Amino acid sequence: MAEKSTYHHGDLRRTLLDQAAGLLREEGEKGLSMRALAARAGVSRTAPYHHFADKQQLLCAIAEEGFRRFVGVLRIESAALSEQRLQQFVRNYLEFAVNNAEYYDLMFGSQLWKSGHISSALQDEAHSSFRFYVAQVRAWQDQQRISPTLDALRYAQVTWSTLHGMCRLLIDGIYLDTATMGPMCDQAGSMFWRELQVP
Amino acid sequence: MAEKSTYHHGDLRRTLLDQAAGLLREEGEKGLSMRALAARAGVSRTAPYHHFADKQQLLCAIAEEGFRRFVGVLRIESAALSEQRLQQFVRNYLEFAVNNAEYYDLMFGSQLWKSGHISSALQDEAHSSFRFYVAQVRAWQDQQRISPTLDALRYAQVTWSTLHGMCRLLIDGIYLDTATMGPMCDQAGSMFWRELQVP
DNA sequence: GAGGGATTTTGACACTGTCAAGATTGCGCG
DNA sequence: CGCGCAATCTTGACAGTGTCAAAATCCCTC
Repeated sequence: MAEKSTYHHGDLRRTLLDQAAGLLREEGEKGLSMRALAARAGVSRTAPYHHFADKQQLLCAIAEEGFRRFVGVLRIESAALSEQRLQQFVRNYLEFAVNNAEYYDLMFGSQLWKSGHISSALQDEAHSSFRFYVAQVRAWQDQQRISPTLDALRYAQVTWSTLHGMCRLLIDGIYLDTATMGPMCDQAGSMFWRELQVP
Repeated sequence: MAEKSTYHHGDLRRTLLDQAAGLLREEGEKGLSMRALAARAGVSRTAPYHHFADKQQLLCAIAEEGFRRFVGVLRIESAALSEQRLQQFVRNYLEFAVNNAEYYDLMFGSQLWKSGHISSALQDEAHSSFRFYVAQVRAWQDQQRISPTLDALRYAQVTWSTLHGMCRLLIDGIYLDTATMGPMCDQAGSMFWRELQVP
């Protein structure tokens, strides 16, 4: 099944997803064209259209894979929640984004979200990630001595914004660079922690 | 000078910048093509290329105008700095971004920053904005009873990230929406404030 | 008035996403 | 076993994109 004769690829969909991610990583967003992708997969220009309705759907599928890899980054052990643990959490989030920038760009980029043609599967995946995070904050409130007056949703929105903003500025090379990631993560984690300790 | 005969436009550069921003606002990023822009300016396809080397330079010029409008949003009266004032500052930043999303997308978007062909004028404008913000934080430290151990640069990086992250999530319609902007701004401003009060 | 530099146009090229029609194949049902 | 159908892949085509080169047109200065 490895070396197929010619006509039928056998596992084109899988190949397309992998090669597309590779192209994105190596050549950047501009480098990923349907035609280049098809060529790289050793197939003709329009073959991909039998597996994805259009380019947007291809990108949505890649983003979904991104979210699947993303799972695990968000989870924080709430037993013995501490400042250090929060700082580590920030580090994990940023490291994922920086090391998987092709995926992160699709998962949280305007390209898909502002297009209006985002797949509902992707939307579900994204929203459930955020809901998971909010639920986790609520769990902290129950288990730890954390200000019960804190609005978990607002806190989640603002802290996620901080994480997302740092990732964007890092990936795009604006204001932040990876050389100072450590101290920045500590600062962010400290702020997250401090807000939880408010009486 | 208003109604020119035909051939020479007279003020094409200015017209292009305005019409480009209009196109962006009305049709979105996809809607802004050099050809559509030329048509809208009532001129032939390649005329714009005598005022901007290529599309990137056009976008850079628009982004520069964005930064010029942006000036003033960053300034915070440090006399009587307060939690409310910080919250208002957050509100101002977000309102600018949301109300001028076409500009904000260019000013802080990957489109220009990741291209490698960003104009140095734009880069200067952007960096000086950030330096201004950092200097402002340092001024607070001098004038108010604010923790002198706070690293102003780190604080500036993290708070700017929060602002930028909120803007991105708002503009792209991920997780945040404008209906809850008020409480979110308050939450962010409170966190900013609290970090300044650390002994 | 003539010339020159700025400005605009027309023509062309390589590239993009995507549709329609045909070619080729593998699989299920008889 | 074999036949037909559906899935898969290809070729051809079209409109649209950014941008270059050469030609046309204009305005301004001497």
